[in-house]
Amino acid sequence: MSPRLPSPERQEAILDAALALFSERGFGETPVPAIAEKAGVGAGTIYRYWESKQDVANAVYRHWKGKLHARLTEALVPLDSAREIFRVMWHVNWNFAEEHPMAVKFLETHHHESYLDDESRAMSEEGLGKIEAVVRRAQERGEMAPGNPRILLAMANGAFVGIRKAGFVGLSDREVAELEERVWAMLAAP
Amino acid sequence: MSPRLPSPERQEAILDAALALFSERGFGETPVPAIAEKAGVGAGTIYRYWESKQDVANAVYRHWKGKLHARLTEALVPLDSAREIFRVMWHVNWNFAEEHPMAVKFLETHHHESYLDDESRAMSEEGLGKIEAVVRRAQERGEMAPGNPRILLAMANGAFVGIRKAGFVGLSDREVAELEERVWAMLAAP
Amino acid sequence: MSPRLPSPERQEAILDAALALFSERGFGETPVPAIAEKAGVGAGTIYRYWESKQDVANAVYRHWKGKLHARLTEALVPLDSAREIFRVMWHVNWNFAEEHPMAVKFLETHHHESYLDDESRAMSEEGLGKIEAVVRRAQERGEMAPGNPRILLAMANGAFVGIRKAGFVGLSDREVAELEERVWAMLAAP
Amino acid sequence: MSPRLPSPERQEAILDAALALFSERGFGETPVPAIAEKAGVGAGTIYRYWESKQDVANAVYRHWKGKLHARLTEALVPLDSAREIFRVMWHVNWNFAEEHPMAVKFLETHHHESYLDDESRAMSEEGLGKIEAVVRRAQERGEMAPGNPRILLAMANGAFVGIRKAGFVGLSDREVAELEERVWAMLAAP
DNA sequence: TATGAATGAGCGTTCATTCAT
DNA sequence: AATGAATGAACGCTCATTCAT
Repeated sequence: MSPRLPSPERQEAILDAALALFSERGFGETPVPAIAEKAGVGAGTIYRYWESKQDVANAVYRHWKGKLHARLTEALVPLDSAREIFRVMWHVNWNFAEEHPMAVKFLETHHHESYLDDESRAMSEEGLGKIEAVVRRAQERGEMAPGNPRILLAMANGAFVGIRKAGFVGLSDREVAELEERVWAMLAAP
Repeated sequence: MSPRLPSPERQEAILDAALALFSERGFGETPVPAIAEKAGVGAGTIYRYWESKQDVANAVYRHWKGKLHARLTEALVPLDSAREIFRVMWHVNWNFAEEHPMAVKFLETHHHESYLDDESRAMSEEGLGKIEAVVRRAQERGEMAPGNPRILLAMANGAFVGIRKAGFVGLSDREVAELEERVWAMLAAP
Repeated sequence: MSPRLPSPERQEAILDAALALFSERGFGETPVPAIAEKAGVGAGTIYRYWESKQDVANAVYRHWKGKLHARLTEALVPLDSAREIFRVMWHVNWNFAEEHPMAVKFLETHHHESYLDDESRAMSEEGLGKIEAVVRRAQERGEMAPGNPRILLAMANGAFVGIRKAGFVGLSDREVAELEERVWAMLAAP
Repeated sequence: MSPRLPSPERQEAILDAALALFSERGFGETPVPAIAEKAGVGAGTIYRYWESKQDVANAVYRHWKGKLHARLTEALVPLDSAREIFRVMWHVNWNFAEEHPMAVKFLETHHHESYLDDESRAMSEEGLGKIEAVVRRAQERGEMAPGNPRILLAMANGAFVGIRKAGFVGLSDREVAELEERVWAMLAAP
């Protein structure tokens, strides 16, 4: 076989394999032994790190949700106008999706699945809560369209996801910037 | 038990049951016997109409994709300005989603699943092709923003889906109209 | 394969196979597929009748415990002196064990196992309770040795089980009667 | 963790842990890693002393069978009347069972299990052989009831085991002596 | 034609045993 | 010599599909 990987790399190999298979085939369509094989470990090894297949899916979810959150949080430290904030978020999201297309696909398509546990959902909610506050302030300053901030967020995120799901990846900076402008037109105060 | 249903109603009962279960739990998480029970038929009966569970899923997909297409096609017969066309499409989609929330959820979340066959995908493509042509004309007339029409469609549809997935259903006519206006702002020529 | 057995015979075939394997190898050492194979059914079939391997073991236990109880109850209808009662019980037990050696082995060796549920244990207790009352009355009449009736029963049953476990089966009527007399000597008032 | 035990104590710790788990849960229900954990050693260590789980069970069996035999042999050095011999044996057995309840439970319930090897069975047989000779002599002298000595032994041992299995432990000396007398009544020449 | 009990391949998971450390 | 993480065969169980009725 391959030389034994040290434990943290083993864990990561399993999460990577799980991400690839879950995002491509779906949770219910992915056998645990397939994850093990792709990760280059024995099937039993997975159960040394997580208690169940569900737990693996939650670990994948939290791993990538956490990475994305960290990126966004870093980028937003010096917050400026809503326009600037949105531009930054859009590009962070876009670049993250380009770097980790499977992760983003997984995060989006498994968002509401029944095998995600409360902690995973709380993580998602936490991020949304922070951004909601930003939107609310922008609305108060007349920078963004009025209405339920959550709906605005859902629309913007939906537009982003829609583009990616339709297969438009690897666009030029120019094109990405134009799309960002289009989406901002949806969010901006009329 | 119940009086035997004639064949077409039997089929429909099966598709309804499958829709309910697939959209709520997912394809891989739905046993065929569960569909049969919900439909009030024997498990074997399903295999008289379709060859496999996959085929059932494809039948559900095509059934509802067809219904939605028909509605949109009807509504669009007398075509007018792009603004009007979008308004009509938005409301047809919204109303359809309110009437058949499970169907819309299923169409969206199962759009790219591996168990959908080429015919189902072609159906989706066919509808998109028609609308693409409309967008292209609108762009030529300067009514809509320039750029790849498919991306515009993906963004608009993504925004719609995003709103629904986030749980914003049962909104007032007023609210729905406002959302439509926001989305149009994303599509309109600047 | 073999022609399909009707359902009640299938169930019985499974219970028979389970009895044979559990009594010979033990519960933990018997794979479910082995039961299925011996019974001439598919492994999945077992789960149409019982929810788990544990349930099968309990069904086996109750099946045979019930049969033995029925036999004893029948035989004891016209109860007489304690001496007579014991003689009858001894022979019923002995004959039952000769007819169903695996069943008796199973009942004895699995008596206190952790996979038996409360209902099975209650069944065992119920039988003991009835006999205890008989012993108590015999003690009051001075026919049996004094002391905790449960201990007397445990000793008598233990002696019976000891003989069988040591492999002394197929004895002549004469021998069986002599053993009965020996055991009665242990129980009788001195 | 703890200071490394020298090899013989290590072995004993493993046998103790195995005894506790086998007697409580059964052989098939006891994982080797559970034995290792209870013994405070690594799972692999067990395989330095024994080749398999089966071998561990046999070692446990022989360890305790040997201890019991030794005790009985010591006590019986100056042999006397059969009555006296039985009294001594009964009390040695009883005291041994009170001191090592798990060991006695294990010896009894695992007596005929399929994972015991020939050597273990021979050990059991050897002890029985010696006692059989004693019984035979007692029968010749008219002290004990006639008949197959092995059956008499099986009955006496069975009665003993029956009492213990039924949960009657921790009895007073008086009670134990009375039970001994009852059992002797079964064995004595009429 | 419709049924649903039966099937057995394949699932998620466990655990006796191995072996790199 | 001892460890305990890793292994993968084998477990209990599920379920897509078949087929006797």
